[in-house]
Amino acid sequence: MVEKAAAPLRADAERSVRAILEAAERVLAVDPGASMEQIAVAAGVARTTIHRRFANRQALIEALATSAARQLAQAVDDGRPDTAPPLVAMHRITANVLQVKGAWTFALSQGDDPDSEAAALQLDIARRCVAVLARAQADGLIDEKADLDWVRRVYYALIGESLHGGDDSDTDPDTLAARIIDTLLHGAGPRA
Amino acid sequence: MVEKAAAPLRADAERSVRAILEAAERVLAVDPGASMEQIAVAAGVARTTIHRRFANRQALIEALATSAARQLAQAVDDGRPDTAPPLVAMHRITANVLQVKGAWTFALSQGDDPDSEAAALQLDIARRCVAVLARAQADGLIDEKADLDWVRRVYYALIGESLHGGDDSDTDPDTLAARIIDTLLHGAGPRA
DNA sequence: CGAAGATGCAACAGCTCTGATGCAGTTACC
DNA sequence: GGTAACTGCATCAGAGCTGTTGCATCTTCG
Repeated sequence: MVEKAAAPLRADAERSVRAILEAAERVLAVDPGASMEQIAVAAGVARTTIHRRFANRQALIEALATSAARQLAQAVDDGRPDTAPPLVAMHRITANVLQVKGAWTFALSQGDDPDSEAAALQLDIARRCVAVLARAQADGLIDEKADLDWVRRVYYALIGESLHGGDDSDTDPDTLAARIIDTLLHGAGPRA
Repeated sequence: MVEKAAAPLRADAERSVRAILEAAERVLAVDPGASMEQIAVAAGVARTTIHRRFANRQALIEALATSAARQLAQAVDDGRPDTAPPLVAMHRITANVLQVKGAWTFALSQGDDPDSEAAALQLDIARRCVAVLARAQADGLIDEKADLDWVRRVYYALIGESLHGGDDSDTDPDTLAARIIDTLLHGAGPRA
């Protein structure tokens, strides 16, 4: 209801919505059970304002997930997954995704409702991800016998792990992306 | 207070505690914000009984995390990480850990309080994990230049991903463990 | 068997969160 | 500049969860 944008929001209202979504991400990432009040304070907004824009807590979270998924899809697109050479695409996409996922940890950790827009986006992203991997496979970068869906899952896991970032002094997306792809393709074993 | 076992619990009481912990895992895995009442029902116990054994919700969760961490440590020990050949140890440990982590998803996903017993156990487990990797490295299974802490994190991530189990028709721990170790050591790239 | 321990049940007070409403003041937009 | 939208604030009722207590009953264990 809220997202359908049947009636275009006024400029200040749109600003509020953005502030609320960003605050929700910040607050819920720390405490997933945080109250609407806490989110409101973090957003510099009255609690009632949140309720005016989002009927439920769930509606808010759904909007949050959708917003983040859209940005994630954009991050993938920006890497030119269909045209750039596979290795280049993978590197760029990884670096982009790392930034988005880092900024929307909570939003992207929500198990999306199967028939939500967020879920559809995630599915499409996975599809394009596998497509890139298939191109890499065609180029001989990935073993021809490899199960691409498993490779994709490993790829996701490596990204997730990189974000937890232990005592990584190195948080440069490009550096992290390089390590992810290197690990994905070669593992930890000895180099030839 | 509850865990110190200063006063050994009566047999029926201990049974209750186990039932509560197992129910808590089951219920909280589905809904981390579930109420004590829901847990009590799932445990076949009155809510007041839970409060008699665990002062807080937090105390319950802490006990849950500690219990699971102990089982995890046991799973590692059972793989003879210090004596068995590295590859054998890794495989056995992985298979064992998969089972424990699968059964205690929620408990082991809690970010443990830094000075809790659970945290100490997790730290010890990580230490022993790196030790096994170091032995594998000495055997030439892992590149000599590899950052073992990163390798350990990748290993953890692969285990976690394997548990999410997409449409894996194959849920046999040994099969999954084999894939994990293969991926960890060789990645997805073409084989020699 | 008997005492100590454990449990279920019912009831209670206290707290927090939710969602809604009315109103007065401000802000954006035509 | 005026209207419509937006917001903050105060307030409200309702709901749910928590943690505790008292008491009667059942179970364990010596």
